[in-house]
Amino acid sequence: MVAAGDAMESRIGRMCIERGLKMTGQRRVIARVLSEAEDHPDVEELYRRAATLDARISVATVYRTVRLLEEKGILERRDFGGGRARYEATEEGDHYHLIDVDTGKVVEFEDAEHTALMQRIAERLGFDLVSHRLELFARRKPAPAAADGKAGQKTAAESRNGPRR
Amino acid sequence: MVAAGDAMESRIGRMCIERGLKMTGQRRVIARVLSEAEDHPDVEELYRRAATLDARISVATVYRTVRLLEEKGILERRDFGGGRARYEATEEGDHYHLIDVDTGKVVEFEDAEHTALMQRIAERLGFDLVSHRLELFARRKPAPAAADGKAGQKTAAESRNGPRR
DNA sequence: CTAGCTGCAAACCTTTTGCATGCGC
DNA sequence: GCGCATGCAAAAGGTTTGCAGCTAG
Repeated sequence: MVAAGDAMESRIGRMCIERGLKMTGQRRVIARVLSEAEDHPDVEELYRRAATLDARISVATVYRTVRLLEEKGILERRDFGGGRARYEATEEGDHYHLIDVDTGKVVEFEDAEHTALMQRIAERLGFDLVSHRLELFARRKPAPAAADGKAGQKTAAESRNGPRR
Repeated sequence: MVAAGDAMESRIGRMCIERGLKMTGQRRVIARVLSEAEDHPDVEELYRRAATLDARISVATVYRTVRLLEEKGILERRDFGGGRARYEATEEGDHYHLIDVDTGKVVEFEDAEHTALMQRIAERLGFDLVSHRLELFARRKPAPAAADGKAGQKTAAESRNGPRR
């Protein structure tokens, strides 16, 4: 009975409609979960959240939906190590991620200087930049007084997996 | 009866000995394959190359060895998308990778400016940088007039997991 | 001699897929 | 009504692991 068609749609739900996707109940729920997410959930987490809103959703559907939305440019897949892909809504402008190696928390940041630098580097090598990936793995700075010494290693330290698993 | 003990060892084989690893026939072969590799082979490729030199090696051993060497800091694992981990010997100084999205070929490059920038960014966010990851996905710049039509064929199927657009 | 390797195959995990049924447009 | 979407479960990769036998040191 609601007159305003998309009024009840979530932000991502509206994007789906814009691109002519058929809006099933499941998709609506998944779209809403994604719209409300402020982190970078993996498929299992999305499934958990979606199942809370509507129990008749299967993981397979989450996988299929997430893949579809990625193809449509609505979502972006991330791989922060740990074996599972994580997703976030596509946003304006480039932003990158810093992963706290102790807590697994993700901090987003922007840096125009870096973006421009990438362009220049690709250029220098004779390529046109298509996309790029940048992730920082770091540890919260300890209080100025005490200096703990543990962050000397290179990549191998946390490349295995985060604090999970 | 060669006098110089490690003389016949490959570079990585020597590193294994330095760290006190037991040198079995399999490890010697794998170490040699790794030492001679100038690319970034995945486990299956390592297995293939190793099997050529000595048929009695199993994939399980390659996985186990590669994991061990990573823990010892001799190897570094890379994930260029495509679902399989790829390895390369740890080297001096930071270097990054540019992946040709058409051929899957990997070009290495260095950039001190970038490394310093990462440090500064982490700092700005209140973190100590532990490590970082940077990959460029790019396409060879079309030559103005030359007919440089050379297409790779073996690694073409690498887009399964990569950042696509 | 013994701690640690290895091969084999089964187990694991995440993601994909075949099929029959259901539902949006 | 048609055709795409979904559920379920099985399949598919890539990687790990339990176990019994073998080997480097």
